[in-house]
This record gives sequence, C-alpha cells and structure tokens, in this order.
Amino acid sequence: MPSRIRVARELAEIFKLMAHPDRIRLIEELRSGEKDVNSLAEFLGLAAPRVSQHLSLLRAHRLVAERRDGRHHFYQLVQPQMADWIIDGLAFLEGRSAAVPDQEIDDARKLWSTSTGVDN
Amino acid sequence: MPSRIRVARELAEIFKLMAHPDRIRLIEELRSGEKDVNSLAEFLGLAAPRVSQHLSLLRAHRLVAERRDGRHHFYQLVQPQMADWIIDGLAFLEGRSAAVPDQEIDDARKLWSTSTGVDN
DNA sequence: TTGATATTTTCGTATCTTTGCATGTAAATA
DNA sequence: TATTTACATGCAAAGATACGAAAATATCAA
Repeated sequence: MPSRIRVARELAEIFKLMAHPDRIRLIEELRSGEKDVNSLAEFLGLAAPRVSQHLSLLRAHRLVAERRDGRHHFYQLVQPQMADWIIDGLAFLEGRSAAVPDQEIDDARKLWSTSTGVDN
Repeated sequence: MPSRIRVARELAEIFKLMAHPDRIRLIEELRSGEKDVNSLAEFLGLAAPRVSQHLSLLRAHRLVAERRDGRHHFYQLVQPQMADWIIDGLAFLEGRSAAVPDQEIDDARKLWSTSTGVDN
C-alpha cells in the first residue's frame, strides 16, 4: 500500500478537526497562549460543555495540551504554528462569496494575527 | 454578528472539502497541471464515478475549474498555491503516529512537491 | 445507427457528526 | 458537611457524508 495513501488519510484527520467554525476560533483564541475553558466559552459565546467537547476532541488528537490548576483546566496549542497556517488558509476565501466580503476576511486575519483579544 | 464567525464558518467549509484522503490526493495530483477524470481515477486507483463525485464537490466550491475537450473533462486547480499550503500541513503530522512514520511523510512531501508523477 | 468510451448523476444505505441537555465529578468555599 | 464553581461525559435526535451500484448523458467512431 502506497505510503501516500496513509499520509493523505492522516492529513485528512487533521483537516477534519479544523473543519468546524468553533474549533477554528478556538485554535485562534489559543494563539496568544493558554486559556481556561470558561474564558474560552465566554469569549466565543458558546456553552461550556460544547467548548469542552471540542477541546477534548482536539486533545484526543494532540492538537492541544491540558494543564490543571485547581478547578481550572488550561489549554494550549501543542503546535502554535498551526494557528498561523490556518490564517494562511484565509487566502483561499478571498473573492469567493458575497456572504463574506474580503474586508471581513482581512479583519479576521488582522485580529487573529495580532491576538489583541478585542472582540469584533 | 461578529465577522469572525462568518469567516470561521467559510474557512471550515474549505477544511471540510480537504478532509478526505481522496480529495487531498486529487488536489496534489492536479498540482502539476490539468488532468482528465480517467487519468486521475487510474492514477489514484479509484472508480471513475467516485472521482467525478469528488471533483464535482470541489467544482461546486470553486476549488477546481473544468475545461471540456470532446469527451474529456479536464480539471485544474483554481488556486494552485492550495496544493503547497496542504503540503505545509504535513508538518503537523510529524511525530504523531507510529502508523505513519516521519519517513513516509517526507516521501509524500517530496513526491507531491516535485510532482514527478511517479507512483509510490 | 450502433457501439464504445468518458463522465456525470441518482439512489439507497450505512456511518459519522453535531447539538442541546442532563448528569457526573472534582476542587474550593462557606 | 453542604454548596458552589469549573469541567467533563453520556445520550439521543437530527443532520450531514460517504459509498457502491446502476442508470443516464454526451461524444466519437465504425
């Protein structure tokens, strides 16, 4: 069996993990360093169990690592370059749909690239 | 509604399209230029209808473009850089699973990067 | 026109994902 | 010890995807 098939299969797994808006935003939020579940949930406007589920999925595939401190569970990216790579993918969105104008794509890029933590 | 949610949603759609081993290999095969459905099917060892299905999905999302010449339908990448970007993602596979040794990842990287068309 | 080739489309089924909600657990606090 | 806070996990319904087989279409060639 050609090795490329195995490699493509594994790569597809990674893509699957990123093929969800919540998880993409989660990864970008973790770009600026470790955060606990509640902060993430609040910041993204999602229910805590949902964030927890996403994180456990990412954790199962070693995309994020967990550190516990008391009742807080802090998560961080195992490979922070991953966040940059995702941002590079924004290039393929440009000029594709009126639903997401290039302006918004660029806004997201800037926001995620700088990780100011400002909500918009 | 924050623009980042829309952007993340669109980006997730792109990831979904890439979250399939066949489609990843398809995109990498198209790296070296346009190819017709039969060549792709033969090269990837897949049934023609299946390749056609994958291509129509990619086409619907404007990741590939079609050109017809007689009974042959040639497909090419709309954004060829996409193939490079996917290859960059191989970095996140390294040291992750015994099922895919780093050696194989590197083999795939070289093969896809150069697009010699040699099957292995 | 008949047949062969190239590709697309349809369809039924199986399988996987997502989602919200409820419950469970562990650590801190009163 | 009882409560609250912080997360994780389990579960069932709904939805999305993947798959192979079969049928449909379109082009070319005899």
